[in-house]
Amino acid sequence: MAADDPRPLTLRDVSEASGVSEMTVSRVLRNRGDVSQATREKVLEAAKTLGYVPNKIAGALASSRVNLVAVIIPSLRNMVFPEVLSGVSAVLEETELQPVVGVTDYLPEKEERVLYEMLSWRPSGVIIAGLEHTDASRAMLKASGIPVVEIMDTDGTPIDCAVGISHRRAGREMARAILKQGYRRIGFMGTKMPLDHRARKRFEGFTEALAKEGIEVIDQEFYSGGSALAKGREMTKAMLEREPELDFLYYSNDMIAAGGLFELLAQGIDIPGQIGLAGFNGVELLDGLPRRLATMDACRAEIGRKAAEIIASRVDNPAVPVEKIVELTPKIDYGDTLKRR
Amino acid sequence: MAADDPRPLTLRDVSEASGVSEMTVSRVLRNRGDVSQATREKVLEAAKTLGYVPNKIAGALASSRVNLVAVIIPSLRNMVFPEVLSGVSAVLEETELQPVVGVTDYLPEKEERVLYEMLSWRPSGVIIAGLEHTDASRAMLKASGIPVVEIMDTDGTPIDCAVGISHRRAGREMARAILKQGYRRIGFMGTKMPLDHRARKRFEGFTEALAKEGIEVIDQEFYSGGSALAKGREMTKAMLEREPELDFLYYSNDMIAAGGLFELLAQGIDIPGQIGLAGFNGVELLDGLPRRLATMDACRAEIGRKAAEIIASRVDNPAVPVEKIVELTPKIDYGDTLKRR
DNA sequence: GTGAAAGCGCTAACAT
DNA sequence: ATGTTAGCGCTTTCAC
Repeated sequence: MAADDPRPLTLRDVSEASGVSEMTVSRVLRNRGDVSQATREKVLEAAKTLGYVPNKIAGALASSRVNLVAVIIPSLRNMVFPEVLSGVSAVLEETELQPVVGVTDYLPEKEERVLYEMLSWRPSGVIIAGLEHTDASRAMLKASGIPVVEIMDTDGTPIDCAVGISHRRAGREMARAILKQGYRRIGFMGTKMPLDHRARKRFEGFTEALAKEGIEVIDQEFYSGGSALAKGREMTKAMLEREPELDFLYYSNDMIAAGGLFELLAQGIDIPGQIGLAGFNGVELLDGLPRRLATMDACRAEIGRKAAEIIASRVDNPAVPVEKIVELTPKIDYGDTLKRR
Repeated sequence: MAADDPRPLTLRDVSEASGVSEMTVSRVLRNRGDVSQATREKVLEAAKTLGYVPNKIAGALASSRVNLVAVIIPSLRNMVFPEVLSGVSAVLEETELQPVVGVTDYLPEKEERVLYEMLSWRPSGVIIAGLEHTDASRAMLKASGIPVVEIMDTDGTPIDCAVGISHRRAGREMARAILKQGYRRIGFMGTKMPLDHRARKRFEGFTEALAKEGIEVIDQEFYSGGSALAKGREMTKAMLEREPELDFLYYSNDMIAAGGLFELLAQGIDIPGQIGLAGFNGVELLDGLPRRLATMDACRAEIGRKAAEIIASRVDNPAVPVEKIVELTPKIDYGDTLKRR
């Protein structure tokens, strides 16, 4: 413990120290209403020397305004989400609003708990990853009466509105690009699906577009846990042993794709001549790899920014009309591992 | 917006719907005091069908208890911090406490602002990265009267208590290990220092231990911004052009070290025979690299866990005595890039 | 086992 | 430009 006095300072303390009414002290501290320069200075002086920190709990209760935006994401260990957060923060920093992060570990029940906790603080808005939620979660969000933006995914029906990309379409487009380069014997590696709806949708779009050309994925493998880089490498090795004839490897994220890249390089395989590869996300982290991985930008920061803008505008004016779904369009980055010369 | 009714539900609504007094409803919802099974069920039923979510703002004001722990870190984009957070969350999940994250971007003034915001919510404790803070921040923390754990670093004087490693010592030990392997012409690459005290201390410890053996770093370079992997690669290339005689490269983090590794591999340099390298952190991310990088574990999750335990125990009982400084001891992981055969 | 009254620290609304 | 009053939605305390 650091202090002797167990009682935190209140407005009253500042009021007494400055000889100004509580109300006026409150006005000064919030920059609201007209206060004379002289009083303002007295108050600020007193607050500063006392070390007064306002009690937002009381303020929020009295004003029934809480300048918090709940941001609910599956994980912080996947760089995608911190990048979305950056976008959110960048926009909210221009406003009174503050993001508060909750992590669900991809578990629907945990999402429900986290959401309940967050809503009990009566935030001004919610930004939540994905369109899949428990019934209870959807009910809470609907009942909350605050703006809700579901992010990252647009393949589904939003509760309120959504900003993201279509992962099904992303999968389809990657499939088309791969076929166009003449690859035909394709393997897929990704995260275990039930947990990750967006990865699942990409895979579905991918296989669907292949099927349209009469092609099926030759081999597939799903992992969970562990270092993505190492897993990507292991899975690739195993898959090549099972299916030496593969000519393309599609990965559900860039990290495992990078692992695969290392394995192919170690085996001295010609990339992208003999085997091509592609990942997903466009994480800048990978800029310095020996080869530039083919990937697809998931528009992470942009999604965060747009979502925050929607919340901010609706907090200012709940009546503003908003598009139900804002679909951003990711582009394929061919890098050095997809385009055959 | 999702709902029609702009007024969120209150205890009174549940009270009326269930025909039980507000007080008893409150007791049921908090599992406090004796309530008959029959009443309890009535209340739970009513709360559920209404979709009542308690208002923690009001609850916190009335009880002057807030089960929030402020966790203040420089960034979420450096994997180190999400890993610390995992440790914190893991421990706090066993308690009533909840972590709330604030990000400072390594800026002391932003730290001050974030801290002020967080303290205004009257959290039960603070976990904050580093021992360097503005005077105002230190004053706020002292005046808060709540437990404060400064983490990641033990080279300095904590406000209340600290859990971390000595980065000076880490730097010294790496220097000794490098010298012991016979390396003598050493280069250093790292982040721009003023922003990152822990990297600075490692560098200081490093040069100090070299100096003791009459050795100086031959070349050094500092970067900021951009992809760490790419930067590591660029800096390494540039440094080798300036100083072809280098026989060891020490990096302030694993990400730039990995970039350096790629550059050395691309140049066909014998590692660790001709040139050795080492990074810092032990990020599991790097498990799948072509060579296992020498590094030093920063005990991230353990630091998070320990810090959370201290907060939790002090919230339960403010009187429990605590060590001022808990210093964990990182070990060198030699990998394949430091130990000459 | 249940209820009534008071008040947490602030701000909205209305004085002056 | 400043002060007064009431009350935000809960929990504490005390009564029954």
